[in-house]
Amino acid sequence: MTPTRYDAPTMGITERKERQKAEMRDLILEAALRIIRDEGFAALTMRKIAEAIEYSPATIYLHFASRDDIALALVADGFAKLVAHMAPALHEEDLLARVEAIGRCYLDFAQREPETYRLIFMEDERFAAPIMLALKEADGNAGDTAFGFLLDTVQELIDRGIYRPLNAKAVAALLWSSLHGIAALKLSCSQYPFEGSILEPGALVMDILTRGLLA
Amino acid sequence: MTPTRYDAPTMGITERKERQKAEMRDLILEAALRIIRDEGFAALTMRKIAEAIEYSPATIYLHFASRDDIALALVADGFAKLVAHMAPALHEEDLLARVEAIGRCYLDFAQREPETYRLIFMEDERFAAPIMLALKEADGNAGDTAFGFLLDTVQELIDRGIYRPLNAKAVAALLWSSLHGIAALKLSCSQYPFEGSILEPGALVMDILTRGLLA
DNA sequence: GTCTATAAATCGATAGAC
DNA sequence: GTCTATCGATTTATAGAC
Repeated sequence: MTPTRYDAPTMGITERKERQKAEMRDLILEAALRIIRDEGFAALTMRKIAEAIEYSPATIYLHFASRDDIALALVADGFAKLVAHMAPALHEEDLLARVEAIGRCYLDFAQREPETYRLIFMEDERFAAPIMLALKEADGNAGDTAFGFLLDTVQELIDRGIYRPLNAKAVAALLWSSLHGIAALKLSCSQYPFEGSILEPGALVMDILTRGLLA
Repeated sequence: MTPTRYDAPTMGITERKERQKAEMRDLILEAALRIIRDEGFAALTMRKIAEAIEYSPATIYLHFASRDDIALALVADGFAKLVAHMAPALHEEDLLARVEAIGRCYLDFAQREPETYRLIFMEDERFAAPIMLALKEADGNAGDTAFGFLLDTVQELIDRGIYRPLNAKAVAALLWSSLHGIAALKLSCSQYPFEGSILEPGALVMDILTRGLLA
């Protein structure tokens, strides 16, 4: 309760502690993502994370309440990464080029961050569902989420008579699922007959679909 | 070693034993599939299977060497089910109608046997990969597997000038991945914006793709 | 903050009685 | 053929020392 001359330095200590806490959080999440990539989601255990970051398992519980809590954080961070990865497509003025860019950015994310993509769209939806729902409900103009952005673009293409007069939501879902099919098969089916980058089959499917969608 | 008068009845006993063994095998696999459907593949344990069939865990090991062995059998049986489910499409004479029927049968299987579809195309490929590989290598005329049948049909459509002159394998893969995208999102993403049967978005995507593929 | 130690639960698989 | 009993390993999560 007695006033001290060290008020200012104390503020600096608080900030340093917060910074260190955030660093530890990132350290844990990065290690978790590495384990998922190498051994799959089922192999993600607190002990393995602890070993990877060279701390005891108990320490992790100072930053995350449970294993599920870590998975939830990975999904939330992953979603932010996906939205950030779509940024280049946002600035594309030409509508047809924008749809093409959306597809390319989406598949590029899937193959650059396969663990994250798996976690969001292919794994136990127990973690992804609440986060997708929260993002959707927070999205007033329906354009901040990745799907909302695609939907708006498709709607405009239809309104301008460039696409045939189909249901915009159905068309957006169709584009999404076609891209997801490529990403998902590449990530979990060794018999998928494309060897290299999925951008190649991605461009093909976008081309064929566009031909079928044009008025 | 001494001959007996009961040779014939003994044969009947052997057959009954084989029949009972096969019944027990089916009982175990059906219970396993039910558990996977209700709780996911990770929740499949020997103890849960034992409880479901009302036998002790030890009994299961008389029919299967391990948990992995059960998963492998489920995938093998599941593949046979898928191929059998595609039969109606096989008899379709018109090539375009056949492609459409292949897509419809494929998605119908995915939504009628979601656990099996998951296990084959969406889960740990450790079990599916060896079986898909064995089927592929045993397939001399490349038409017995589901994908081989689709590939042959696409090749014929291109040869006859109905489809544009594209690479048949790429087109077959494109059709497959587009259908898989619908099935996979429906099975593991609660935000996929189609409520009812996936045959509806399936028909739409096949229609758009066909328009884009026609010469 | 970070650790050691451990509780409590659950798993696959097996040995041996009957 | 089926069971009981159990081994041994692995897990999450926590309590308490420092």
